[in-house]
Amino acid sequence: MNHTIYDIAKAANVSIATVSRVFNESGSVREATKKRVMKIADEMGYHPQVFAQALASKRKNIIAVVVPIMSNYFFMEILAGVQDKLLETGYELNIINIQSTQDQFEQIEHLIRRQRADGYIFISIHLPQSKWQELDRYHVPMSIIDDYSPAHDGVSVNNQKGAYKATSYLIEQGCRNVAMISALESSTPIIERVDGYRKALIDHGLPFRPELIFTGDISYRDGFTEKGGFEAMEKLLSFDPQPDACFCASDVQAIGALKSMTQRNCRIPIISYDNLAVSEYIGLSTVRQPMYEMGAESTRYLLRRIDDPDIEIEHTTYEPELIIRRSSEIPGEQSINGIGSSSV
Amino acid sequence: MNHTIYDIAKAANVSIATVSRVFNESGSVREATKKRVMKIADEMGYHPQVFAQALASKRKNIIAVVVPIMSNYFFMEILAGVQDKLLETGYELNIINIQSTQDQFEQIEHLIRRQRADGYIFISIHLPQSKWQELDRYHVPMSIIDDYSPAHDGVSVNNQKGAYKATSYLIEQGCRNVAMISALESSTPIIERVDGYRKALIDHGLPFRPELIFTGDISYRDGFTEKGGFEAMEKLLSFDPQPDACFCASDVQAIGALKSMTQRNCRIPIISYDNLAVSEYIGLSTVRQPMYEMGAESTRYLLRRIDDPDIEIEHTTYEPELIIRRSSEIPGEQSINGIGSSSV
DNA sequence: CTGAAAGCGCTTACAG
DNA sequence: CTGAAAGCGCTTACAG
Repeated sequence: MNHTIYDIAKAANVSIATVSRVFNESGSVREATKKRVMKIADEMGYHPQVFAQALASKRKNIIAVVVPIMSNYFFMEILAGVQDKLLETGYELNIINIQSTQDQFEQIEHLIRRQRADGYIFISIHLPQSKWQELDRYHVPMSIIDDYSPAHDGVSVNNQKGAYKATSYLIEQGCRNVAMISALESSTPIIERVDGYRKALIDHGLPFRPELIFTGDISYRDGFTEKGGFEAMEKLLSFDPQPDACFCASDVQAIGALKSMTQRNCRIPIISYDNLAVSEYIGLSTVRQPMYEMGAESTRYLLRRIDDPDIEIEHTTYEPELIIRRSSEIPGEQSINGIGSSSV
Repeated sequence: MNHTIYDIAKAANVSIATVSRVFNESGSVREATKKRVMKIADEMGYHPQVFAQALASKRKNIIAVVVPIMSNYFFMEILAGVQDKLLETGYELNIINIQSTQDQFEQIEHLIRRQRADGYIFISIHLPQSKWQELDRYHVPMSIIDDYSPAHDGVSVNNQKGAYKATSYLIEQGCRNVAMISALESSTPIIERVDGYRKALIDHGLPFRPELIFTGDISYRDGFTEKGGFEAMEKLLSFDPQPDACFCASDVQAIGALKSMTQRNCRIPIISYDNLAVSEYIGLSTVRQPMYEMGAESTRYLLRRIDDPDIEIEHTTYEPELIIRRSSEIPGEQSINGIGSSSV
């Protein structure tokens, strides 16, 4: 049904070695022979099978990007950076999704053992350093985005600092009772952002009060959802005394939080995290991470390591950037347009 | 460096056939032998290589989902449906991204020839029927989402109808001068949605006026962006006489459009398309497509076809659903909260 | 420039 | 229950 290299060889009256050579542009093949082989291959709809090629040549020409969940802007932006970088090379991109519910380490180990790719980029996979270390025994090129392992190339953003900047901005505007909207406590970004939030309070001589950290439903996507933010803001606004500002762990959550405020027809300054495309359009103050660059840079690291496994390890830590828009203004001086309240 | 089946066989004092059997749970192996092999394999960090397995067994255990671009909610939701369905099976999911700038047919053909997967799901790849037909010569199981080929299984939504419903709703509210915000004219969803828009006008005895179709920048993602919608709405609002309602080709565009209205402090009813998660929170009236179900159903079709290549072809066309929220209200009776205007 | 042959790491009838 | 051996479709020294 499907033709193999033998069929082409026979039809072109050459050996399979020659057919292989014309497809790999390796070794020299007489121009006439090359043309004949190509013509026949084309007619027969032939192309070498990846699997056979990979087995024989020990090269797969595949880079795998491993992500915990999809449907997240953060990954999408990073992926764009990875893709563009890979376009310059002969590598194909494979996106592999691992379940966040099961043991992630085991899933990764399994992946690597099956040897599906020449190199791996891990996005937002949070493993203890000892576990990353353990993967080293497979001697496979890898690059880590948004987590840290001293033994591997990687890029990340200083989460603590982003939270610190946002919280400080609110305090310096005069707010004295700054709350936080959080998500799953044990998730790495939350740990670091809570840390930055706390540090900002303390550095400004304000008390850190854990009861001012609010959370909504965290069963879905660790709480990084509109619903999670909505519910958290509901609690926050009912708290007595009512907080006078809010640092929110993500833009999606902030969208939910804004709805809660609009419904209650009240308004406190809020700054969130991520700078989604939509945030600019709804006037959300936020912390930006250079996602595209992170994708591109980590890919550069990976390609370099595939070329030379012994090159020195590199890390980049990017600076988060505070982007101030409408949502962080102190209400009062002018009419504030809430985010459109829904009739739902 | 990496162990093979031979290493395990030797260490366990069995033949490679036996090792293969314990990993495939095929054939019967004495419990004691099985345990011994597993223990050794585990110690040596061994797992069969996919490529070698695929070559020898002719099965890859991989389903490939082919998408034109990432970073799009539509794909993400569909993917969730595909994933959940695949979880019940032994298949792994591979996401393959093809460039929308180059010839998509060629890229797909190349993919299939390389035989990377047991089956393919194509999302929003718009090819003429003759081209889909042509792919048939490879006899590879495939399922098409959001496009139609009589020769293949697939699911899609009636785009024309969605646009028709939205436009009709606006007209029936009393609007007489309904404009449309569009994107790349030649893209399939736009063609169909413009069609539904036109049909609704005509069925209600209103003239179809092409000059009332507005477009912003279409260089990026065919214009399905906040920026595209913003620019289109700017033009729309400057048009004389000003349209009194708007059907918008997508939610992302509507977000940009809302910003334009807020900035100009004016308001016309608007209904868009997609029902993004964010839309509920900003009160956007929209047309919903059952994306998750589409992913799940098309996967079911594909798995069925892999099992039995000769089973009869199936298609499902889903009904779009109109979801009415705040944005489609006729302004006037009550204070309308605009979408938060940005200070940017 | 081209071919014969070994080998990549598995699976799978076929025997026993 | 287990092994010897052929074969999957390629690549790649090695010769010529």
